[in-house]
Amino acid sequence: MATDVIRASVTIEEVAAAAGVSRSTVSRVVNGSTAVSPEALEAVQRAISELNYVPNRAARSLASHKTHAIALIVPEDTTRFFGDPFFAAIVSGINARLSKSDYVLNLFIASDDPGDKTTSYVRSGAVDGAIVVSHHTSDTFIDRIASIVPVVYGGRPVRERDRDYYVDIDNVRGAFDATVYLIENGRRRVATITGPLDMPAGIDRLQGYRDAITAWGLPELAVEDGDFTAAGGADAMRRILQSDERPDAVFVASDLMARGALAVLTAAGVRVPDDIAIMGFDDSPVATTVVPPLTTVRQPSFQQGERMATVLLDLLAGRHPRHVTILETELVIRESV
Amino acid sequence: MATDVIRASVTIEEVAAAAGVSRSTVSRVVNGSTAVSPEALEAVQRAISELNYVPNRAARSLASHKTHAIALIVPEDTTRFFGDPFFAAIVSGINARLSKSDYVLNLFIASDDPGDKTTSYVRSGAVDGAIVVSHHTSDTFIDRIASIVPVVYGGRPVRERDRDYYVDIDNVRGAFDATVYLIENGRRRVATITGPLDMPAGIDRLQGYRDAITAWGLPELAVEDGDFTAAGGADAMRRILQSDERPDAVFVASDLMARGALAVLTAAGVRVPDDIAIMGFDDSPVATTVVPPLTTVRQPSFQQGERMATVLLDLLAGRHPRHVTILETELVIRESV
DNA sequence: CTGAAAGCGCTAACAT
DNA sequence: ATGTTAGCGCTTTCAG
Repeated sequence: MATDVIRASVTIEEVAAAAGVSRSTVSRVVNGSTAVSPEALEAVQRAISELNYVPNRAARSLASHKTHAIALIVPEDTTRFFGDPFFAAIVSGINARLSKSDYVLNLFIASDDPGDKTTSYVRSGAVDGAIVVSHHTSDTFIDRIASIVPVVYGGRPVRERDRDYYVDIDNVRGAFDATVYLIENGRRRVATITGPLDMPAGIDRLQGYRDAITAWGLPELAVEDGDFTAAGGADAMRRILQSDERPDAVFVASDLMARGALAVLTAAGVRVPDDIAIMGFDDSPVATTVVPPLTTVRQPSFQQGERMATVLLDLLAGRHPRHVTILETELVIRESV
Repeated sequence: MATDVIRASVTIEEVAAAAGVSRSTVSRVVNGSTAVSPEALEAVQRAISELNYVPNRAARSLASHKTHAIALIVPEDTTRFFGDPFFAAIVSGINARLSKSDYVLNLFIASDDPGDKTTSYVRSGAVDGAIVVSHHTSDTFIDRIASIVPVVYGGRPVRERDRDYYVDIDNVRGAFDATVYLIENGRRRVATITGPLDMPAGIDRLQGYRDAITAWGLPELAVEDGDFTAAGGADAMRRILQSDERPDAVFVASDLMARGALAVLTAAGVRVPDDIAIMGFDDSPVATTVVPPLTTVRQPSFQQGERMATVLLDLLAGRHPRHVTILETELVIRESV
């Protein structure tokens, strides 16, 4: 069979023999126990490097009930996952933190998951914990996973509970500041294109917009769902252009949607920012790719990923990290407002 | 400890007891052996679903020497991986094929891999096989991995050997056709911006360009390395504009590089395609995002991913797939030529 | 500080 | 067709 490849399978037994000690001692060295004499330590280390020994993960995991693997679960389809630079930053952050540990990352892009493979995988004991990003109201399988292993959420979980761990950015505040900037810029008819309203990030950014509009006593204009995609943003902008009340500014809840909106505006001969100002959110790479470059809200996604990994690692190490971390956003002024 | 979460750890033993059979029979059912009586089958299946049994992966893997996991190894940094839509298509394709199997995917973006974690992971017996995409000359750790588990390459491997399995697209032919199209369009001073020349895809596309130039007896103009990134493409185009021999067309070996090149051209007031025609490669989503939309070479990346997964799965199942699959490209005419 | 012994949960001959 | 018996390679008490 093709799988019968020569496995470089040096066992702990052989290392023990080569070092003249017992399996237990080798195990202690491998796992960094202090209770080993300098001589034994030295002998074992030499044997390990000479034989090129790598412990078998399955055996280790079976005996210790630990896998040193964590799952990143993204309830989206692959298109959305790879199309949105936000995820790239998150994964990079997680990866950066993990690469300094001995944990590995297993990726599950799980929107189209017929047999609930993800849940089975977790229930089979294949990972020690999970990070969940892009959580929707409808993603109930996450609850099952959370009852099996520790979970850290990227963004406030859909049904927040006291014992949930999550790392979020201050979406309400970011959206509020962005809308206020539009208003202080002299705009009085401010519409918004929201993210999906079954996601906390979508809900919170809408909230921030409304807070600002209300505080200034302005009318709430078109509120359109743009689905966090460029195509959705374009559709939403088309609907806005067709409505009676044309806005003089639009707070768009993601840069990707703003790109779609911008394309529609350009095609319709509407000048940005002269006729309509556009405010984005994310400060993703697309912000500087579009014309004009987007004024937007910077969110620290890389740090968010890093922090999520740190929280989960702390949890797995038996430490007690803070349940909630909220990272600050920052307004980035470019040319679309 | 935080890891002491209640594991839904139903064991095969409990299932056997509940079904009134032995462990072996349960194992047979779980592994789809035919040698089980209808009554036993039925009893076991009921016990499994009542107890909500999921086999422990580590135990299974330890006993069977199979993990039902495969690694996707990408020797690039995360930025490049997520920035290039090519990878998104590849992963989607692999994922699509795998989701119809009981294999899971472990992702390794391994350019910045100080302790050679990827190799250790493979040597620890954590995966049954690997898919390697974006293979560079310098990536020697791949050879070590290939000596441990079956590997399928995306694209012709750096040092091709008879027994290598890979799925490639016809890069030489695609580049040839693209360059010929430029020439038949009346262009006579055709330059090229290449991909990295330590990668077969970069080498082969340059070859196709040269074949066409030679066949038509035209001069070979600037050959610039653009590194398969937008920034690299921009730099390369700047160098081309500064050279004495200004081309009237450029074959750019990837759409992402073409985007960078286009931006430089626009900034320099050079009209596309009037002054200089631009031909891309990939037909990635960016091809239709830029202005003007790119005339380019379509490569079937999703199918490439699917096919790689199929080949690896066949290999792991002890079948004998073809070693080499070459997928055809297709010219897509838009407005940049 | 170290070794012996007992599993971890499962598969895979080998009997029956 | 089914059960019994050995392990798979490692960790982890428990003695000493």
